[in-house]
Amino acid sequence: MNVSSVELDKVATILKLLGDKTRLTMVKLLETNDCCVCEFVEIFKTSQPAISQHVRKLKDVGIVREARKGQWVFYSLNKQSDYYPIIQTLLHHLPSQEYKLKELEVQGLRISCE
Amino acid sequence: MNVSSVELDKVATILKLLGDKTRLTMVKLLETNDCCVCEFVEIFKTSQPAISQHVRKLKDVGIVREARKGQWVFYSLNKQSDYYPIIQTLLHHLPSQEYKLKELEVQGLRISCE
DNA sequence: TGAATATATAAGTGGATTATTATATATTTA
DNA sequence: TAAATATATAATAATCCACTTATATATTCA
Repeated sequence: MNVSSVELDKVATILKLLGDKTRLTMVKLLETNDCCVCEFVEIFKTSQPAISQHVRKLKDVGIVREARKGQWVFYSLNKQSDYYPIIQTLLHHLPSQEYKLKELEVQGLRISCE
Repeated sequence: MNVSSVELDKVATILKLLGDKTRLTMVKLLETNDCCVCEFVEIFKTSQPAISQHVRKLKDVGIVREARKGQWVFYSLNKQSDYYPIIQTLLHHLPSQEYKLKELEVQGLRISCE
């Protein structure tokens, strides 16, 4: 009847977290690209602490993982999360937000660590 | 790349609404059964105004529809909503809540209008 | 029609959420 | 090692949200 079902309370918590335009866009971006905090700051035209607090919430519930790479901290979707399947299907219903990263590239603000 | 995609802002609004245990359970119940307010009051052990306010929010964004049947007002999932596809896939990840209705039946509190 | 039942709405309150400002920590580079 | 850069954390203020209480509206039934 259902896919791998997750406790309803926990799903409600996840949906509340994703029920924020900034965080939902972040997660959609992370679907296809790892990003660092300073990129998010540029993309969302918000303060650095605000971004830091958003990613922290996503990290606290295990939706994203962080990895320091030199001076930057990169965030990525945690594909091992119990919530990954549900998030994945959710994201399929959203339009791509990659144009936001394209804009960064044009401005030379995209961070890459290879 | 995606199913019928809906504007991200609007999805965020929907997810915020569903990011509440009570409303998420309501919608899961409505997936398989129409329900009236007094049933929800019993199920959630909450005040009638609280329930009324929850269903109103769901109605305001078009997720549910209401239909008066005599003294009762029944709510149902609006399958014509732009958000129905995304909600449907979401609900597939949730465990059935029908046992809550079963409990009502046992107590003789289930409302039926046929 | 009046009482009982079901639901909606309005106002108010407490708790949660988000952003800001200020500051701390970590890393790189000169 | 000091300055610059990137990020995190803490405290606070403003806004938002969910519940409660009180009341209004709608329907049924005696």
